[in-house]
Amino acid sequence: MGTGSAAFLLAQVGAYAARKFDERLGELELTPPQAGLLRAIAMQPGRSQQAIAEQLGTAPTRLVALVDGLERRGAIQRRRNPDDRRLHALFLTEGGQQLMRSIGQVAMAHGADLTAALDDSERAQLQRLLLRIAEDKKLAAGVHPGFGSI
Amino acid sequence: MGTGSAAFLLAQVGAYAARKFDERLGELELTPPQAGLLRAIAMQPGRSQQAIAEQLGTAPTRLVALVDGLERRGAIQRRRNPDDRRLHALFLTEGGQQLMRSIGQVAMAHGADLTAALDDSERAQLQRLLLRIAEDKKLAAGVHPGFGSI
DNA sequence: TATTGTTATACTCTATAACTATA
DNA sequence: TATAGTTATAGAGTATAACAATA
Repeated sequence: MGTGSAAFLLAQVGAYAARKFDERLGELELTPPQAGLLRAIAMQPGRSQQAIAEQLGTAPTRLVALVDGLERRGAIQRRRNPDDRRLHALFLTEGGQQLMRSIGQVAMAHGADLTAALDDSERAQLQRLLLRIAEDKKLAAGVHPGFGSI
Repeated sequence: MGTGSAAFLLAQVGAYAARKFDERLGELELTPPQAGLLRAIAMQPGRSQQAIAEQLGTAPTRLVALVDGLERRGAIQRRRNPDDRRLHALFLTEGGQQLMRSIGQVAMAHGADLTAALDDSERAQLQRLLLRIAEDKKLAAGVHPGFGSI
């Protein structure tokens, strides 16, 4: 296996990054899937639950409970499309946008802590190399692995 | 959040690496926790289930079913310590050692595929940077995140 | 009484399949 | 009949607590 191979380290450090980010999200009383959903809505508001489920690579049924929770909390809204009343378009509320800003701050602090051992040029280099892999593997830009199937 | 921040990309690419490795382990009919346990035993045979659970950062109860499965399969053995018959020392069998070699091959192919977009010097650079982070964060060397708590 | 491992129980998360309402 | 979303059911995985054997 090679204790320190790049792939092994990637899985190891990546899991650590995800876990720590999860912990920090906990301070906002959010789970990674919730944050991923908020982010997906923020990227392109007004889409149906199906469209978002497809982007996130998950089954539409899984969104229901997530949407319920975030709606109860006042972070997002379902709005029925008057032209086709089967569709629920999803939007962030004011509070939801504020929440996204908080997530952004948390992510920033997380990123700084995670790469604290690197200087600026090393951090940029790491980012470049990871981006090359992400593009090669066609990982959807901006879709955090809070959803299992990426 | 910064769509392409180093931390975000790390979680994203790391999750992809873990998932792909999981798929490849499937060819050997192994799960990530099983592979992690085999590896832990291979690193230092003869330890008790408790000692291994502690290294893996998991509850000892979780090992029971894993050890059962791998023992039924003939990959590992429980041996009672005659001096303290409460302890079950764990060892790899011949077949278990062969299985570890297969895992090594699978991991090698996995690593080559994952970093296919990089040349040798870039791969080495990535490895160096990740290792710096792993050391900074005191991630246990050689413990794959098949176990949630790393 | 303390410790190792096991068993039993419950809980979380997710996937799958039926159902409803709209079209 | 087909589609969007919901609800119901079941399954995997894991954590917690009670238990038995040994010290």
